[in-house]
Amino acid sequence: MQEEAVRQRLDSLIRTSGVGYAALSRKIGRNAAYLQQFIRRGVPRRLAEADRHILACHFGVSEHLLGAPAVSADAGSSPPTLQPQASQAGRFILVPYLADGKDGGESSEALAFDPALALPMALPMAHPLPAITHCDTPSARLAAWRVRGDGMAPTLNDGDTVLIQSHEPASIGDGLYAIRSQTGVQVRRVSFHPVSGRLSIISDNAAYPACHDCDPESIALIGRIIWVGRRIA
Amino acid sequence: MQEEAVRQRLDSLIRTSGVGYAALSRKIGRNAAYLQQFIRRGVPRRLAEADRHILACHFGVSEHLLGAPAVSADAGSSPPTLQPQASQAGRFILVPYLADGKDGGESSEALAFDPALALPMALPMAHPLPAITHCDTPSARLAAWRVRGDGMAPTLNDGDTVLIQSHEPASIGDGLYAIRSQTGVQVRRVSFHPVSGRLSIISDNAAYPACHDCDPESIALIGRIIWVGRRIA
DNA sequence: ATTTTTACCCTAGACTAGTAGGAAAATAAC
DNA sequence: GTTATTTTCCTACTAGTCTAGGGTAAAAAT
Repeated sequence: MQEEAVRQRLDSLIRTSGVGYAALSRKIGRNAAYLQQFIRRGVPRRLAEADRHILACHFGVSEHLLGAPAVSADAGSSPPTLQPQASQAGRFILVPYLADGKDGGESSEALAFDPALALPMALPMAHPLPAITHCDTPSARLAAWRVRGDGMAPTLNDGDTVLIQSHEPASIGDGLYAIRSQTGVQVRRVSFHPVSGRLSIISDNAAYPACHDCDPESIALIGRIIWVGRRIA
Repeated sequence: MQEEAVRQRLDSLIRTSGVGYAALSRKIGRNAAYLQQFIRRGVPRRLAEADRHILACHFGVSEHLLGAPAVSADAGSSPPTLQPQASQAGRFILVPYLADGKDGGESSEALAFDPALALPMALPMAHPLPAITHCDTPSARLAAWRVRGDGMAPTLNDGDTVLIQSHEPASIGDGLYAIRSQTGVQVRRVSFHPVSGRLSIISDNAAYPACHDCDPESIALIGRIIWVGRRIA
């Protein structure tokens, strides 16, 4: 089954990291021979949840790679009761949050993600998002961000969570976009001038100035805002 | 430690649900005596991850209540990579959607839930919802609903997903509420008259009439709208 | 340079924890 | 009342965890 794949994967991670079995075993709070035993003898058959978590963090990989169960819980066909059930609850992906731009300011090309946060997005919503259903690597196409400030109020308020979908450069159309800026990520309404090809960057909050006639080459568009979640009370 | 609290909590959930130990043990794929053994004898000391997940979904509660490790992941100081990580994935609850009212019209007392849909809500969002973290039985406290119609536009638009939190009758304050109606669930702005104690039921869309001076006893308030998710593009 | 020490990998075995099933008692359903 | 199911308790078996010890390579000491 997959158990051996997990062991080989962990073995590979350990060998390329320069840390040894024994030190890492002690790091997860086990005896010195623990991981060698897991990898070589398959005992235990699966890593304990807490161990797996520490190891995933240590190596900076997804827990799935170390055997975390896939999120698919089709738990039977019991009739509906007053108690809510979640029998079809397993179809969703986890969208990582963009990291604060102050951290990733060095590289203007790579997006940095915050390893501490993830936004679960349900797939079987009444109207699935097309990009999700057709994307081979949804994690490379979607990111979450928490709006800061009132620049886009009332459309997007401070604290709202937005879902950003990356786009092809040729497919820019009018809409809300996440833009890389020196202070991190800004969300603005972008309009594409049909003749000049220049962009207008607009705040929905009229108290903030718009920027018209911008050179598209000088704007680092991250992606388009396709969804927003907001707390009401 | 906390292990006994988990067992007592699970015991309480089982006893109030009307399902027995044996049936639930079989549901998680264990022998009939498994959960009785866990609760009574503390063997195993912790529920297996997969078991815990099924039980949490069954009861509609957070996995934290059943012993999931707390989200404290400063485990190591590996440098951030470009690849998004899901090391904090998994800390969320599944909120069931209310069923279409046409199905549950018989009983005016019990809420019916749609077993086919669930809304994952992340716990470690930047601003966690307090009710989730403090609720003993969140399944009785949270439900999702997809808004239909433009009665509450522009606050809530057709197709928006809302999160409904149940309330104590004595704690009604002004706000958006989900209301049981003959056509299912309606979302309205409710105002509580401070002197007469009567309610006003208002549509944010001025094209729809408001209903003032309503008898609170004749209004079936499901709960308060605390969050909304909306598709933008 | 050599020798000693340290740390690691590996293995076998002992000990502990987990899992399941069966019998008896209790409860629920008819 | 009888029958079926669940709960409770006990026991055997399996899996998990750890320790002790051997061998080896690398680091430290001389």
